[in-house]
Amino acid sequence: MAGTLRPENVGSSQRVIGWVHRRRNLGGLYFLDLRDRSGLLQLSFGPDWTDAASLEAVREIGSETVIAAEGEVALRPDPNPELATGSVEVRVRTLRVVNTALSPAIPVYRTPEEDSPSEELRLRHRMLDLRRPELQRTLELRHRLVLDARNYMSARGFLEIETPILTKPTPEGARDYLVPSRVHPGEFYALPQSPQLYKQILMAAGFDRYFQIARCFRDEDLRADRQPEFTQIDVEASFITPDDIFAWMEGLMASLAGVAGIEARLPFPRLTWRESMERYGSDRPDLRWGVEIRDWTGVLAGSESTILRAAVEDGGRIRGLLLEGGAVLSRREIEVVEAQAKAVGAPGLLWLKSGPEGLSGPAARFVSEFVAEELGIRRGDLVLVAAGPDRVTSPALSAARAAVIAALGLPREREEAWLWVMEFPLFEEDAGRLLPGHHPFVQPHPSDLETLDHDPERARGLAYDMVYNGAELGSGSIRIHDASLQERVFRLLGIGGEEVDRKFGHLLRALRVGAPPHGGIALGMDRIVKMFTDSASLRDVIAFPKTTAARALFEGAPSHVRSEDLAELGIRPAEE
RNA sequence: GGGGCUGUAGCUCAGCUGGUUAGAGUGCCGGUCUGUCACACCGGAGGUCGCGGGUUCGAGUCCCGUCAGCCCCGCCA
Repeated sequence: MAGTLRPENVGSSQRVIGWVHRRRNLGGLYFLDLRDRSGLLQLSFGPDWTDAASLEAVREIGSETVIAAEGEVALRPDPNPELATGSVEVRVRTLRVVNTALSPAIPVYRTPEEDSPSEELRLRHRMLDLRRPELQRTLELRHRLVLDARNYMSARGFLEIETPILTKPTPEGARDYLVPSRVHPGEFYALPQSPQLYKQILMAAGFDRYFQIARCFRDEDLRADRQPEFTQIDVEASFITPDDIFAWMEGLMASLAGVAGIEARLPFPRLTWRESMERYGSDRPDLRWGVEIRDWTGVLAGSESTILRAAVEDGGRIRGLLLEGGAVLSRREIEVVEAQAKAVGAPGLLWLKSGPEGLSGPAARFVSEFVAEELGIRRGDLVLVAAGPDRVTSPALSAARAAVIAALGLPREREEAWLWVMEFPLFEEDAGRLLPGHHPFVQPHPSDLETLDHDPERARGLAYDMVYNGAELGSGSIRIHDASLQERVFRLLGIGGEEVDRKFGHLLRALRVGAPPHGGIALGMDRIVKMFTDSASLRDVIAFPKTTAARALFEGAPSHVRSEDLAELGIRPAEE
């Protein structure tokens, strides 16, 4: 391999093959950087050591052409410390052009100052973009992570079992990708949103430790951290508690982090969902910074602000953030932070700076020096205040927390912040209707079983998320293994009678024939690679990703099909 | 479904309040050059200004629509 040659190879004859990365033509001498997966290697060509035909050939060679060269490894008079092979070169005797390349539509080589070509072009010419060392390294790391995950799980007795890609549509949750059946016109398969039900049925079947590197599909609108098809490390086990899952997954993450050269201190800290929302306003707080939300209802409820008083009278609370030294932010900078809170639905933030001339800002009118002291404000501090129900203030303060940390450029208190968030609410309410907080198979918390029917909104589930640096890397739960409890939960969700049978009959049949207690988790493989490589987008960790409109630009999917093909599937396009 | 940003040479970008031959860097083509490594130097070609419509004497520039890419809200059990 070209990138592996070192001074100890000097004097040996080598044959190397790869791509023309860059070429330098000095008239009589030519230098050419050869690239393969292992790295770059300089080839030199000159009349004293290169045959005439090869010298002629190198004159005309273009970048990205595939060449084979043969010659002697020699020390370079002037080494290049930026290359691993920088102290040697191959002095080429003969050169063979293996396959000429058209001038590339986007450059593979870029100078450090040069901006990337647009994402659109990078995706359209994916084979060129993937030649870049960064993406080569990322995909190699991804391979090593997946391999490590398989070895880790296998070593602990977990069996990798494949589950169907053509499955039954899921009634709730994300939109399914549907696949028409030719044999049964008018009927459809769905691509799996996850192997959730299959892995539970595998538990019922007695495969007490299962895992799978599973492809999942969800037809929802996309984001930088969301792709329509993505990969999960899917795990399920029988006769276990959440602690078993935590221990296995902490070990797995420590092992994966080790592969990526990242620290994972065990055990991961744990927060209940309630506590996480209280202290950080989010179910996936970024604990690289310690800033916490405070409850100032007691101190500020009696203030002269009608906004604050009204919020409390309506049953809300007054909560906020205290940023030491935050008064350096200008009004304009604080308004940018406030905009982030507004973007998630807050009417606004009240704020207060404690400067050399005393208190200033919109909240200064009703906060006396005395109250400021009670809040713990000192000279140079900034306070951001939100008032209202928790469902408004929590997201607002979470967004404001991230924005103000960024605005102040606060130093991280740790580089790697791992976390379990547990005891998620079993249900969430939407327009008077109960929806599953996670999915409908989560085991209710044992302490909440009795009150489940008359106070379902307060019920907690044995569900947990793994969080790393503010990103949700995985999510799981202990599942319901008792058919009658499962039916109770379906009833609370408004799924009853014949509908249960039609949608979940296969699950209930499995639970009724001796299903063991079981639970599991699914980790987002793509997100793990994204976080470990500090990539800006999931598109940078997937070989062939889709655009935000779910298009594949390289091959051009989705695409129209012939009407005969549709007719065979019993499908008629809707009239425009 | 909603909001925002972007679209000008192969690529990355500039183009002020509308004004006559739309520029730069890089890549590409040709030439000079024997130790370069972002080689250097000289010369050249290369543009439906995303697309459609409108306003105007005149549109890359203003307006409307549309397509594409990106970011966010909703959505993602």
